[in-house]
Amino acid sequence: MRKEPEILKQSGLSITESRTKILELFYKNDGALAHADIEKKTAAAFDRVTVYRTLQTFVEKGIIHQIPTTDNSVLYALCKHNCAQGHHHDDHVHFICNNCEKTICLDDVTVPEVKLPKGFKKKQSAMVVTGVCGDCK
Amino acid sequence: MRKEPEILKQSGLSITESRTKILELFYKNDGALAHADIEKKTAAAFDRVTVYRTLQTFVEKGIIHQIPTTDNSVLYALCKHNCAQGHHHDDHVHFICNNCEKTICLDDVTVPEVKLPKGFKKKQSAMVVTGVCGDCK
DNA sequence: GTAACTGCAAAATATTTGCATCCTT
DNA sequence: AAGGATGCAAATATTTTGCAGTTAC
Repeated sequence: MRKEPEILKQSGLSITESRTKILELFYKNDGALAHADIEKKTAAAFDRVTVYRTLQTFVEKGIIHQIPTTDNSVLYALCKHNCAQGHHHDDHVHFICNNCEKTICLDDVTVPEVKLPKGFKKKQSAMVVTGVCGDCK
Repeated sequence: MRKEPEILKQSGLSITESRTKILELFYKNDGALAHADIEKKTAAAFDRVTVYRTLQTFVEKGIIHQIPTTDNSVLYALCKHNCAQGHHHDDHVHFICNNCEKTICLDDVTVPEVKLPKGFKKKQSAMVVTGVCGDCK
């Protein structure tokens, strides 16, 4: 069985064309994708609403995760480290290249721990680094 | 002279009511503010467009900075460490409380350095921690 | 066959732009 | 007085919701 349907099945989702194709996009793409990217890359083959709902479902099932950004957009990327539903290991650093505009998951770079002030309790942490990536330097 | 007009003057901006009031809001508020918060807290005294333009201007002048979030919203907070235009020292960790929903600048917690893969060059980095804050624990 | 998924329409929300008027300096 | 800032109108973009028809299992 191909990779994409297999993942959908494991997550308890029905295997549909839109889900398979969108998931495939994430595998083919090395960086993160925004909603608008997906519309472009699928040539609007699916309804805009379907794309919204698919992304939302994928996040809920832990197939992809959201990446924080400072402009008001949301970027999505694959969860590489076997994220199970409710057990995200989305603990790697994200890199946004100012040159090629790609957002890359640095899967091998773990978000370092920080010492929080008294009384604060950490649940999750995320880190975004901007600069120039390996391809653009 | 009051604090707010003084800051506007230093940044080379004309001192207007909307700018003074919005800046005052940031000083009175301990957490970060979203565009919608500002509209609410000013009781829509200013045009929505003015708020957009004011926030944009403040970011450009280094008076406030944007905080990365995973939902598609932008949060703004004061730059505490004398950010000059183009010389941001927005290097502190941001904390989002899952209980009171406030976003707090941990001015004393610096974003730690991370070792990037070969060829990557860092320009800026941001870190967001979620959990429970000191007031809610 | 049934539950889940999709597409369409439409509503709600958010953001941007142009321009005339007003305010700060 | 002049340039910048604001408000209004309107265009544009983004996201959400309801529902009927379709598809996966």
